[in-house]
Amino acid sequence: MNEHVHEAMDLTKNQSLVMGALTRSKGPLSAYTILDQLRDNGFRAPLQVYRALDKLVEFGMVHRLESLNAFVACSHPGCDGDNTIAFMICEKCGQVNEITDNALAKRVKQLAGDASFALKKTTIELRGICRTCQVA
Amino acid sequence: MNEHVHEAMDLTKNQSLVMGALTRSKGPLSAYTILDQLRDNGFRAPLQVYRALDKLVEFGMVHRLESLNAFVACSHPGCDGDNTIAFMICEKCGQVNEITDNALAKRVKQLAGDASFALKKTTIELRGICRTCQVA
DNA sequence: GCAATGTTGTAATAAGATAACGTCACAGCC
DNA sequence: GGCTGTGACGTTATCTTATTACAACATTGC
Repeated sequence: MNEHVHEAMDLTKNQSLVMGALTRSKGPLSAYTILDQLRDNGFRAPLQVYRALDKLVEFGMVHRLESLNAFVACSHPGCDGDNTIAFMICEKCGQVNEITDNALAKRVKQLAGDASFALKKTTIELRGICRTCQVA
Repeated sequence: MNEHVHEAMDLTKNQSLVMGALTRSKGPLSAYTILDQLRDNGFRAPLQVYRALDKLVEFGMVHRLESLNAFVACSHPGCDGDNTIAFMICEKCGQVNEITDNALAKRVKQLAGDASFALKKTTIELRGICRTCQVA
């Protein structure tokens, strides 16, 4: 059904519901939007969503977009190995593009290394207008 | 008194109060922390802080740290010309280091260009442990 | 059985941000 | 002067985002 590598992990009921909502949606969702979408599935409180999201992020199946306070399903099977991911976020259509660029990641690590900074997580988010929205 | 280039602009009373709070503090502050610090100066509502912050960010004198929901005074006089700034944020001591790296900025622009993405703003935030906190 | 651990549910609340309203000061113009 | 536009300011209420605290239940290992 879904070839996504991450899907192989076995998730709890709440986790798969949240994951399902995110994969169905083609863009990022806020925790509260997810909550609303899952009310029919028995979700009542934000915490149910946040708990599931925490785990999914930990598994590398979901990314958090800091500049949007929203979450998006990972679109690269192998991304969990590399925590240097960049996102291009279109401010018009809301679409998010996940990119892993080696040169970028390398430069970031270099900078951290130069400062003897023990890098744990990198957030790179590009805001702008995507190609298709520009012509329109 | 203060050589910082940005200080040359003339700010409104509220803007200078907020700017003052941020420059006094050696780390990032949340909007509500600023509010509390300025109660004695007549601040009563969050909006007073947010309005000032909006302007200060627009002027390039203050940066917003998306991954912290906090704000920090700009430490580079010339940063307003280049909106590709990176931050190294120590999760232990809370200190923030502002870095402008040409190679990094160039790569980001390259990626955006390759995708015909009209880049407006770039957020780069490195989370980890700074050198001094590692030895401690 | 029993402790340890982990998931779930629920309520309450904290923290972050904005909307909507009205007022005031000032510059530009007739 | 009188008019108008603009921008800062103040206040209240509200909205969105996230966490704390507590109790119940299931599963595993001893």
